[in-house]
Amino acid sequence: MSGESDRAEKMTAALKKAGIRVTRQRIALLGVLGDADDHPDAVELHARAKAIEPSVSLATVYRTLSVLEEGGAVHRHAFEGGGARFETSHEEHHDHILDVDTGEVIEFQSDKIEQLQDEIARELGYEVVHHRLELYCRKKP
Amino acid sequence: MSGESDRAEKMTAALKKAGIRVTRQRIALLGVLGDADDHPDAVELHARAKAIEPSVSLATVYRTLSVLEEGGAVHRHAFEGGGARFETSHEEHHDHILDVDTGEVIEFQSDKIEQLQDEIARELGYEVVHHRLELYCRKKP
DNA sequence: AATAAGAATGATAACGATTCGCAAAGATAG
DNA sequence: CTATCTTTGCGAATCGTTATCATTCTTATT
Repeated sequence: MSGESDRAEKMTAALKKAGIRVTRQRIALLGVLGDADDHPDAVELHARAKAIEPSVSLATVYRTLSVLEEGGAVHRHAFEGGGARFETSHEEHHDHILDVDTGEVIEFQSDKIEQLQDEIARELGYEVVHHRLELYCRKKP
Repeated sequence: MSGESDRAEKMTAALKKAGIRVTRQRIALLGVLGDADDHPDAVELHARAKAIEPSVSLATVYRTLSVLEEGGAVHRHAFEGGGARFETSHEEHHDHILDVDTGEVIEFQSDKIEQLQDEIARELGYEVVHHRLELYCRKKP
């Protein structure tokens, strides 16, 4: 039915393999996550999941998202204003541009910036564990 | 008494000039902010200010910080985990390294990275309003 | 299929950080 | 000094998120 659910199936398989139970609610959420190409928050994910499986509670959405995050299957982003937003982790690392007017999220990737970050940290005697780079932007006229 | 309070005096003058009332509580908080060379959160600032002027409430700390932020006198940072942390805005823009073990904050500045950010945004039809760059790091052995 | 054991669930209470509402106190201009 | 209008402290309210707990489900084993 849902066009994109290869990802959902892969995630389901991964759950099973990790000894984590595959429930009706989790299947619904995984389907929703797999189909999402935006960066929805927990409430939005709850709404979408409930459309598939009405018995999904918000608490379970949060719980499952935490489980998936720990397993590396989703990433949680704490952008400015409002709550956390989520995305399924696709292969390449990337950072985000946020349209301050629309709230839209655009992904980008810059090896050069990553390199500079490592360099800066190294010079100060640190190594980067992870980083956060967000460009709050406005569309040019 | 307090070694660094040039900044506090300047801020006080700025308040007066902007038609904002200079109260006992605000003087205390400005003193604390002027002397701070770390990045304290609201609760910590409240504790420090109360040592000078016991009548400072946490609500007023938050209110005053918001006023000062609007006026550009302090910057608010929402680092990962816990609440917002504040610093008096000194001239040069900078980003932050956070020691994930100690919570310590180190400032750094990279024109090259800033330039790359602008470039990336421009190429996508955006202009950067403001950005957030945080390197969560660990001390190298 | 039936079962037992443990994990996951929904509902709701609790939480931490921050803001709000309001009556009382205080700062400033005249 | 006084009137005006801001700022204050207190506590309640808010928002996003997590914890509690009795009940329901999954799953591995018969």
